[in-house]
Parts: sequence; structure tokens; C-alpha cells
Amino acid sequence: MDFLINKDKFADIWSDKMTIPIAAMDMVIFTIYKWELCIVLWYDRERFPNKYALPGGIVAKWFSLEDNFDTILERETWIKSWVYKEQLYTFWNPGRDDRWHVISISYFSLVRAQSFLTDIDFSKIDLVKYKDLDKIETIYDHKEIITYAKQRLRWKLEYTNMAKDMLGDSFRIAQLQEVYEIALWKKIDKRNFQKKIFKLKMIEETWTLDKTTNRPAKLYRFVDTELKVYEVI
Amino acid sequence: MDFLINKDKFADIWSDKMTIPIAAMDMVIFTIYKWELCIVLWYDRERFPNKYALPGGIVAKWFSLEDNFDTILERETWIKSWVYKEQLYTFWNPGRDDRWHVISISYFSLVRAQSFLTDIDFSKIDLVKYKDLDKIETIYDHKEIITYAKQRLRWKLEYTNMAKDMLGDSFRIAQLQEVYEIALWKKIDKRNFQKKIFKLKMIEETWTLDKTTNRPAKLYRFVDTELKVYEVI
DNA sequence: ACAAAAGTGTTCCCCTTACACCCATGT
DNA sequence: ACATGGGTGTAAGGGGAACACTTTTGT
Repeated sequence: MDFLINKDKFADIWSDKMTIPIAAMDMVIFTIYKWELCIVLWYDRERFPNKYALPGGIVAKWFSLEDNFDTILERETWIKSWVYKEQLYTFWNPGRDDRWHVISISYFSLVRAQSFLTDIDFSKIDLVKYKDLDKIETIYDHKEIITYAKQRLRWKLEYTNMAKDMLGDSFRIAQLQEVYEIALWKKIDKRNFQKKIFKLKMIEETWTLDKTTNRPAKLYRFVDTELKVYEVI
Repeated sequence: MDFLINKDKFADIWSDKMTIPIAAMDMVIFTIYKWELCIVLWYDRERFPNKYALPGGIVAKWFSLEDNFDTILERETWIKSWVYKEQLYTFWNPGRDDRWHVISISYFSLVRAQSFLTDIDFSKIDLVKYKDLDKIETIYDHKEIITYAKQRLRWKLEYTNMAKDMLGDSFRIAQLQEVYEIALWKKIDKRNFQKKIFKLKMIEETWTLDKTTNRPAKLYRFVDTELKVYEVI
């Protein structure tokens, strides 16, 4: 866990005499990059060869979990743009070292690729395709956390307008459908998809056309800027 | 937060020099008592007059969150029987005192009334009806945590066979329906309810009769002892 | 006999799903 | 002209919701 933090700053908490576990935070950051679902992962080729880790760090006293998230996010990844974030689960995270007991408060996050590619520090961070997850190694239980986050992503797409945080301001309806097909990992009938999206009043026309496709396509935007839950029961 | 724990045992963590927040655990324990949905709440008439608190305590190092739960549950409430438990949310829990920053890992729990009434220490614990929640005061943000837990209860009843952990081994189908009506706070048509429950194969006949009602009623049991999620999508 | 709770089917509507052809533009 | 992706409607089936009367027992 020593990579998480500047040890000098928190020297006392690493003492054997510490009687309580240490609260840390790990963040699973999803993004769509080149129409592939990707995760933003941290690496250190020297200390953890061939292993990835979730960006994260020790939670600082007196700051809310959300403020901690923003601070750690920028420190670890250099991402400064707004990201969607929600708390995922708190894992009891034993690690390897028997001197430290770290509890990991994990967060689920979405970032638009176009808004962070300029910020990100690629000497420490990789974009890993979700479908390559079983080809990589992670430290500790981070792969389990990622799998858990993927379930949340799926649920949120099925029941909310969360896709707005993975797309730009306007988009073709086929692009929206592609987000769903990527994240839910299945083909969707485009007529039924449109009917469903329109019935929910999730998106509306912008009355402009995307001329980059063969036949120009209508561009849409999300009706709501806030996260909206569509009741199923 | 001093009521959470024997301070002497963890003397060092209350120091001003402590640089990290303290991880604690709070548990929202639901039960059905006399066919009312109730919450198991802690009180101390001298230190917090007219206020209730969720049972909880500081998380001990080296023990998993679930082990901590069991220990704290027995210490705070004397409940020794098996209870259903699942993690709910981790709240940043400022409290009142500016020397301590406590993070509350909250748990959602169900206990069968008949199995804990013999254990419980009613000098420290009350059963509070959920519908009286707005009539009572709690310390800190515990009311918010309870409201959050109630949403989880609702969701779990709608999508799983979790009701098995609120009823005895056998029950009349009207009793099962009553659990749903109490927790979802609405009337349900009994014919439609039966059709739904049977189609899911959630319960089965025991081939015995309950003779305590006017017309004897069939007794049922749950088919699965494990928590089962009934897919909605 | 009457009160109290158990038990039991049908209809309608809406939502989901499956499915195929024409259209507008670029090359 | 042809390739590419955009745009559109209908029919069938399944699931949920609304709804009332008869049965069995205790008093």
C-alpha cells in the first residue's frame, strides 16, 4: 500500500502501535475510448512489474469522501475535469503486509474521454479495455472491485440516464445505442431501442444534423442534466 | 462518538495528533414485531436524553467487516442469533466534536423477532416502529442512514426472497403478503400476489395446516435457504 | 346464523420482442 | 451504380393489474 501516499506525511499511522485500520479510497474509472469500454488504471513498472492498480490513496481527515475523491483523482491521474462519481462498496482490503490493515472505500466513476485526454499523465496511467481485464494482473483485490463496478455500470445504464456522462453534448442515436451495446455486451434491436428511449423522454432532437456519416443523421441531446432514475416497478 | 467504545482501549486514536479519520460501523437492524416494521435502536437516557442511536462501534484492526459486525452486534444489543446482514453505505460522519472525524460504514440487517427477544438487553435497546421514525430524534445523521436502509429493504423485498429472514420456518401466505404490505407500505391484491410468488417458485407447501385462523390455512416454507435474486430484466 | 379469513380465474391492456425494407448521401 | 449507415411500423405474445364470489371454520 505504500504507493498510495507519501509515507512521511502520515508517518504515525504506519506504526505497529496503530490500533485501528486505515481508511483508503480506490476508484474504478470507466470511459469510452475509441468506442471501447476502458478502465483508467495506475501502474508502476518498477515496483509492481506487470501489475495494475486502481487509482487511490489514504483518506485525509476533515475532508468529505467526495472532496477526498477529487483530490486523489487529480493527484493520481491529473484528471481535472468534472467526472461522475458514486460510492460503490467498502472492502476489507487485507493487502499483503501484516503491519497494515487498509479498508478500501471504493468509488465508481465515469469520465468522458474527450475531456480528460489532455489532462491525463500517461507515464503513470493506462487505459485498459474492459474486455482485456482477464489478461491483466492487478494488485490485491482490485480485479474483484472492478468486476463489482461493472455490475453497477450495467445497472445504472439499464435504469437511469447515466449514459449522458459517457457521451458529448450531442450525439447520433446510433452512438447512444453503441454505448449500451458496449457496456451491456449484447446486440440491441435499433427500432426497439429508439422506442424505449423516446418513451422515457430520455433524449430530444437538437435539430441539427451530423454530416460525417453517409446519410446525414439527426443529433440528439439528453433532456435532463441531472441523474434520473426510471422506475421499473 | 464516545459512547461507541471503551475509550481506554483505543486511547491513542483520540489524540489530536491522529492524522486519519476513524472507521466506525453503524447497523440498521429491521425486524417485524407484532406485525409492525421496527428498528432496533440504542439509547442512553443520561447522556443523550430523548435521542436514539444506531448500534455501532469502532472497527477493530485485523478483523473483517463482517466479523466486526458480529462482535459489535453482540456487545451492543446482546443479540446472538444469526442475522441477515449486508453492507449499506459508508457515510462521512462529522459528528459534533471537532477533534474526531469518524467514518461510518453502515450495515443493513434483518433479525427475526422470535429469535432475539430472549437475547436482547432492553435496558439499552428499544424497538422503534418505522412509522414513528419522524417522531423520534437520533444523534448525528443516523436518521438519514435509516431512511437509506429502508430503501434497500424495499428493493430487496421486490427483487429477492429476502423475506425469508423476517419470517419463521412456516407461515401462511397471508402473513408473507403482510410483510410486503408493511414494508412497501401499500395494499397488494392477494390473488395477484399469490400468482407472482408461485410463478417465481419462491415458496412451497408444507402440507400442514394452521388451525389458529377461522378457516384453517395452508402453511408454506421458502424453497431456497440462500438469498436468491429474481431477475427483472 | 353470522362473522372472519381462506381460497380461487378471467379479462384487458400495455409493454416487450421479433422482424425487413426504403432512404439519403459519399465515393 | 453501389456501398454505407439512417430511418421507420406492425403483429404476436407475455406479464401485470383490476376485479368478486364461494368455502370453511369458530362463535
